[in-house]
Amino acid sequence: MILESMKTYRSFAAGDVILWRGEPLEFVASMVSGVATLSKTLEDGRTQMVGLLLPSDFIGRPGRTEIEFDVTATVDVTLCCFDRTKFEKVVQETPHIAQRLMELALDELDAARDWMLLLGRKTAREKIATFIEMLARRSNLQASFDAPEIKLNLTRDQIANYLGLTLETVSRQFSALKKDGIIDFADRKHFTLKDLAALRDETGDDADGGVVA
Amino acid sequence: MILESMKTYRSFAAGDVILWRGEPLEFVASMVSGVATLSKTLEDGRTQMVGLLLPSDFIGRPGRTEIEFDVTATVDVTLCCFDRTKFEKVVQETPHIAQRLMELALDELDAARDWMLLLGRKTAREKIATFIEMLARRSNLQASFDAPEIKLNLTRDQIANYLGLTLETVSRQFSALKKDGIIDFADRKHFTLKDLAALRDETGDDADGGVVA
DNA sequence: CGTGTTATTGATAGGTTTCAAGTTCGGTGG
DNA sequence: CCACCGAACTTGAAACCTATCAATAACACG
Repeated sequence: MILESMKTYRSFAAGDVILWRGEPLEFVASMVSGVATLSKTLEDGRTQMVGLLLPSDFIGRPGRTEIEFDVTATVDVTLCCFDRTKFEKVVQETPHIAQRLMELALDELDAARDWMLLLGRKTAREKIATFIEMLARRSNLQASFDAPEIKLNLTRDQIANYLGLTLETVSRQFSALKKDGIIDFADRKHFTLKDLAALRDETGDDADGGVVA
Repeated sequence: MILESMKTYRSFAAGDVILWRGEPLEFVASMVSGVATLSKTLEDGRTQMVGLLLPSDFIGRPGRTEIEFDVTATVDVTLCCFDRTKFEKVVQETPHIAQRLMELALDELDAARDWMLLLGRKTAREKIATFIEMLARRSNLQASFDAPEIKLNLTRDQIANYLGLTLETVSRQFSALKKDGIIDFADRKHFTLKDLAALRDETGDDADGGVVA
């Protein structure tokens, strides 16, 4: 059985929920385009993002019939989907796919653990600096001249849910970094990074690039 | 090649560091006895535990030559070790081991994401309640009569590093739960759970046992 | 029975949240 | 094209929770 023959494409509009927590999981998928978030919610509504999905990231887990978090499209999303049970058969017949999936899971685990350090121990300013540094690292792959313009695909509220803050604190910290000349906003969704070294100093991480994820 | 023929046992005393972050990884291992912690540290010394290893848990990752966190024995630990490169060969020759390891990684990932919710959004009291509930769930497997005595293998400081709190706050929350009649301390390392339902109400999680970890 | 480590408890300070106006922005319809 | 409208964002003031600083108490160990 060949994966190519099993794939279908599905699209979701910005704001759509792709998967609900606890819902039977009928497909696994690969992100083709867009941005999606994984989030968990407490009974009183407090929510925490536990992952960010970008193109090439994988959704779903062979062997699991449901997931423990909601998956939501933050901008328009296109997925390349495979029927879950069929996919599982292919995995069993093709050992190196299991290894590849394990490596993806371990990468996610490393990223999750970096995020645990951020959530548990970093100040608001360090959280924002770390977040921006992460965006810069990813954006640089596409456009790497000295003062790259970076696009925010998330609202302040979504950033707050990612960093374990409130949207007001996120806004205040952006303003503070701007006042300190580290970043500059073109508009609310686009900013430029003016001083990467200073930003790194604000992340709280080791001077050498200790953070990998 | 058979795994049985490759194993060696190694022991570590309470407090010993089993693996340093960044150190070349020469073996993978399975916990035989004891408790070990995974932790990450910021440049100024703030630390955050990112995992807890109990008997049967796995250490190390095929395909990685180093790890991103320190592994420390909190009580005496015995490991069953396998040479990393030899183990990797066995994994490649034995497909279902890769699948099993992937499932372990996914379990850890689920646990990490529950912990992200705790670190990012729960109050000190909710963190402590969640922590105790987790201990109770694990202890119940061994001794399941109505008011089980639970042993704390961690110091207040280690609990604080696990929960993203200070040791003083941990101590205060334990005292508060005792004052409210939810737990009762025999001594500083042993307590009994007097009101599981009340404890669950304090975790902030859904009423149905939504948390799986 | 000291002595050092670990834990408890109190007082204070500080950072983030909460509550509450305003403001900017993007989209829509006149 | 412009005015309006709602959503997203910014900013301020006050409250609250947790951290910090400090002193005391309990325990483990020699």
